[in-house]
Amino acid sequence: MSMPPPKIRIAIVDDHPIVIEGLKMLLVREQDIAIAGCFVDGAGIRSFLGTNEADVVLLDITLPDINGMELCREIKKLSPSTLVLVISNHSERSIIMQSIQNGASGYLLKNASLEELTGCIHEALSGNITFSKEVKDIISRPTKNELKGVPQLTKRERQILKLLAEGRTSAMIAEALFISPLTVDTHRRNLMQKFEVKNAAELIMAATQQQLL
Amino acid sequence: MSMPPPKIRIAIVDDHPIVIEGLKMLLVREQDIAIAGCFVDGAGIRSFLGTNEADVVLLDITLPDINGMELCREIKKLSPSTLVLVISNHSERSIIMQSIQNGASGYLLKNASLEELTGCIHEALSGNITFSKEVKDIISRPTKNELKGVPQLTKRERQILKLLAEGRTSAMIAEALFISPLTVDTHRRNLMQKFEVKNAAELIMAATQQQLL
DNA sequence: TTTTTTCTACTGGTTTTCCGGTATTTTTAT
DNA sequence: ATAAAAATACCGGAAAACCAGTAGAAAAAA
Repeated sequence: MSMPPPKIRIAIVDDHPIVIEGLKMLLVREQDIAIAGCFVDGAGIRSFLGTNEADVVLLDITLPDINGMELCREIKKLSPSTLVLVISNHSERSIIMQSIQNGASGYLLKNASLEELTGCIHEALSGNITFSKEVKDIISRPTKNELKGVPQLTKRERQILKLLAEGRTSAMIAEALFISPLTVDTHRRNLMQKFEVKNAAELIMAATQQQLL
Repeated sequence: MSMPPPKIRIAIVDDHPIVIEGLKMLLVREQDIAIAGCFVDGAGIRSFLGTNEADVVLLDITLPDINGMELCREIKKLSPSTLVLVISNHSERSIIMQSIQNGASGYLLKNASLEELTGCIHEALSGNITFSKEVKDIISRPTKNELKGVPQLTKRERQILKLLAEGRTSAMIAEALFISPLTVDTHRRNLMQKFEVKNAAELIMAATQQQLL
């Protein structure tokens, strides 16, 4: 007689009990999968991996006690053969890339379907780096925002940008900085040129989107 | 013989299948609760409420097709006796308050426990406005930024605000919306008045800080 | 010490915004 | 049905922003 195939041992780390519950319920239907443990923080999974083994860790990157990226690195150090799949709400390209750099074998958004989830688990086990469909889309099209890097501003420009965001006019800014309003005007136009925008309103919008305000 | 008590009919709206699954599994264990329907977008719950009834809607505020706040208002209009509990990841005080202003009977973060969830459902049904523990904490310590309430904008004002943020002039906005540029000017001035700002740049700044853009 | 960048400032003109009103119509709520 | 809120539109005028250049001084980098 033949042994039953060993099940894939999965650990879940997520600070939302609801999400854990959801993942668990979705996964227990799979015959080849066994839930090895569920944890709401980094401490939980770490102590677990000290005495137990897991083939795959489903990891949320927003956790109460530790940044998910770091935790991912730690897990790979503690147990190099364990694969980490990040399951997150963050759809920023940079975060996805960072996860992979920290040793994750894949990245899924929380709106992924069961098929995507199990698909990614198996893909990862066969050595590939995998993404859910939506994540693939994000990777394939770097948004314009990320293409043209953040404009390089001078000290004076940053100063003036900040004052503009406070609703000051060129005249007021000039007074505050002890320079001619005409100079302020020049800086202001240079700012608009650097951000490729048409007026102050759009300038503030662009600047805030790039976290410069 | 006595009839069994009628069950609480609950509808779930969340764009994450995993979350829906989690909530469902947590709630079916409760004897006095029945899941009436689950939806991943606003259109789903709207058409459902057209022909069905629900006592409580568990509502996520980030949905693919419509803003959860608006949806909440719509639900209360369609079916005033239906209670809405917002279940969200956003822990900003302003968003919590806005939800209540839009007719929600409570606000829970997604990391709430089952006890909190069922507790809030029953509290809401008995006419109270309820929050999960963490949300209560957030409410109890207001940050300076959030003290001055979020201005209540009309649909048109939101439209114009958005176009302003894209750098459009009043004339361009007028053309896009098929109204007179003079009308756009009026709206624009009303916007500045509501935000208590002096010009478009500061308006955009204020609006982004209040998560309205 | 050159070279480059940044900051400064100007002319002159056009466009747009901003202000303080007023007022009708349409939509929504009571 | 009526009241309130929202959307529409206008006038006239002042203030500010925006555009297209040019250009000298100061500071930073090579």
